[in-house]
Amino acid sequence: MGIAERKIRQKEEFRTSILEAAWLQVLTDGWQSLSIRKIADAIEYSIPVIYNHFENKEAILLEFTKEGFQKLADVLQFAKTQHAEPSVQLEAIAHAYWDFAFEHKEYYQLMFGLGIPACDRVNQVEEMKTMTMVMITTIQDAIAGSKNSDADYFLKYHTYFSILHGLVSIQMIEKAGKPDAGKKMILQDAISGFITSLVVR
Amino acid sequence: MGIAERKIRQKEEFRTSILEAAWLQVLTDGWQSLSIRKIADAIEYSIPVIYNHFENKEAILLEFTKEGFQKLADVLQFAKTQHAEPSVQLEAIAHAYWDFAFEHKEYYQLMFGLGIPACDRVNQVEEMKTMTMVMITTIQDAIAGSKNSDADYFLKYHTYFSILHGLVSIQMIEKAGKPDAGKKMILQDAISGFITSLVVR
DNA sequence: TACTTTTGTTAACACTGTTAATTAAATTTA
DNA sequence: TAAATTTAATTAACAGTGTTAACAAAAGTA
Repeated sequence: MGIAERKIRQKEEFRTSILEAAWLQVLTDGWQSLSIRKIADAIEYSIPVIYNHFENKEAILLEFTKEGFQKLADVLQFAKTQHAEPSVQLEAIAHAYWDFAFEHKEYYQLMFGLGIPACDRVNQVEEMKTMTMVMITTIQDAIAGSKNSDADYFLKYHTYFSILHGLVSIQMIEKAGKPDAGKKMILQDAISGFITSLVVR
Repeated sequence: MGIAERKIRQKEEFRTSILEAAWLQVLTDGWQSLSIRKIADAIEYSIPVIYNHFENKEAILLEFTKEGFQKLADVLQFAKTQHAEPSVQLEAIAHAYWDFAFEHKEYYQLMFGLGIPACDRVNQVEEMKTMTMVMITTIQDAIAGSKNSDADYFLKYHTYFSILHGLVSIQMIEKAGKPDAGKKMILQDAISGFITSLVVR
């Protein structure tokens, strides 16, 4: 009897219709305003049906996070296969990563938990400039006393700051209670690489 | 008459008592569970009084964001003054930045909008490993064909990934509608620096 | 057709930020 | 000092949120 078969097919359709409605919500209003109620409203069912398909809201977000990482992996894999030389591949992967992030902001923000309010907030924090200035002046000094005295200090500041923030936030996102013995090695590695490329021609 | 004076002093005390109660909440339960109601409960006043001192919840968060950036700026400035050579200063600043982030996680997460749920979520996403593998294998290839064949590929992967994520998320947090003409230059700069330090001895 | 299982709905609970209306207190004026 | 006025604080509500228990309706089985 194909009736059990039809049922799991219907269940599957229901599931994807929930995800589609959710995704539509996200595209128009962002993650912050996604709600179970709105999804239920969009699919024209009552609220509790959603809990027959997903344990809770977090499970829905998890689903999209998985989707995001799978898409990103595909994109990176494709970029890699377009080239033969490993160092060129690394460059291509980097650009593909960048493009993915900005072409699919919604995915990226969810995947790495970038709470969107910070964007509006941080831009009205005058105190950030104080921190920025410490970094910039030092970089200017370093450039002045180097063999690359024509280097773009603002570009280099951005690179420096990005490396720092990237290291920290990746480290925070990953398993919290890891042995932090060799943690700072990553920092040391990235920073000495940056400084070398800054100072040495 | 010093009665108006006393009043603004009391108002100031009230304000800081709100911030103190909020901070205590954050330390024990994190940003996510901070609520106006809990603050009101802690200071033993009714809810609306808080709105006499802060326009809304966001304003309270903004206050702490400012505080965080000021503290970070101070820490970096101090680290800088401990050394004379700019390149050494850059290294010291990097370490100070790192230490601040992990010694004041609450501040850092608020400042850069690191939505905490992602931590729990991302760690149960198997698909992340697919992406990780694309990066790691490429880096292994690059190392194998380089003059640094003894380089730690896992360390280098972490550096690579962190740089990418840092670049992207800083770019996302900063003013959204900026001219994206020279945006990719930052990426190019950071990545070519990394690759150079990876391939060349 | 009668029974059982699955599916869906209503209504509520316990929260959240925010605000209008109202009462209590403090200060100023007569 | 007593009355009027301004300031401060409270209660109660609105409009949301995620989640779930109790119940009704539909579908499948005997």
